[in-house]
Amino acid sequence: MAAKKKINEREALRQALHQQGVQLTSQRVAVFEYLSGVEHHPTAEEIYLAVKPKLPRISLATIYKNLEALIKCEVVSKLTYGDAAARYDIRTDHHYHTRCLSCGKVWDLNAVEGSAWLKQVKPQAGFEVKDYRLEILGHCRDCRR
Amino acid sequence: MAAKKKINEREALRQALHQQGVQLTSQRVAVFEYLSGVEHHPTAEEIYLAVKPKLPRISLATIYKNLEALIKCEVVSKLTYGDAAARYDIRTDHHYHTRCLSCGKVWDLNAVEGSAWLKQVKPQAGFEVKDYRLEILGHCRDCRR
DNA sequence: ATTCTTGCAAAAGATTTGCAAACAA
DNA sequence: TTGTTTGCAAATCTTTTGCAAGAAT
Repeated sequence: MAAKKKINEREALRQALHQQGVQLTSQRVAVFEYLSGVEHHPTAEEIYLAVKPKLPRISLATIYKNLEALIKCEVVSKLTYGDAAARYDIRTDHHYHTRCLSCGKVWDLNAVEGSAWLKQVKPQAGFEVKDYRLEILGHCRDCRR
Repeated sequence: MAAKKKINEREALRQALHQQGVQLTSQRVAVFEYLSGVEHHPTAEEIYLAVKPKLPRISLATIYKNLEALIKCEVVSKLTYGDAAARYDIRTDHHYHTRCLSCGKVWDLNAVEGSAWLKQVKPQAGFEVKDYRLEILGHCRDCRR
């Protein structure tokens, strides 16, 4: 049952990648599966360390290359933060995030309703709006002890 | 009149810096004045290039050090973006920004009313909210030709 | 067989740091 | 005078790139 589901997921992944001429490799699958299984949005370094036990010869450069490949295939999205390393999210639909100011971890912010409010916020004249970014900053449960 | 105002501004700056044991130097003043006079929020590099004609021997490291000093004195705030260099803002009150996806420039987003809506957005359990970050992303007038 | 991918090391861009000389108070 | 700051160069951190060897289809 669980095994069958995994096989189906892998097939779906193969197809998404194939459309962009991207191959399915063990390194790629490992990155994808790790991202699918964590509740927060890890950095490239975290992914690297998590995947290394299974694939001891993998390099950090490969992690970065694979993340870019997965982004190209619209399977993963990249969240950027100036202070620190970028983070990677298995979701690609439009949504917002919560970020911990202590540990830097990032989570999805679910159930944001009424964001129609956002659309009525007006930028300067001549500015063409393409997207909104909303983040709640604070301290996560773990960091508060 | 304008000269008198500038002297008063400089005195106010001196006092703000003095409270933190920070001295008033020509380099510091140049960074502060450049930041006060631009409508967008420049990077350290932009400030460096803008200030260099007046102070040809200034170095980029000094710009960074001075920006940190001004931030410590709560006279400047830092806006961070993962893709690119950080940007510096002469405003230190809580407000939001517009950012151009083409050129990377950042402006203040004025008159954000109704942000009470933000306060009702609920993060995950156990998360202590400290701040909100809202950005409108798009293309600025100049980049649209 | 051909194209794509890996792993390594080196490069790149932004920012920080160590230190001796110069400056502000 | 005393502590702070400057300018330079070197170091740091994250991310990207070049390339020869290896893997996927």
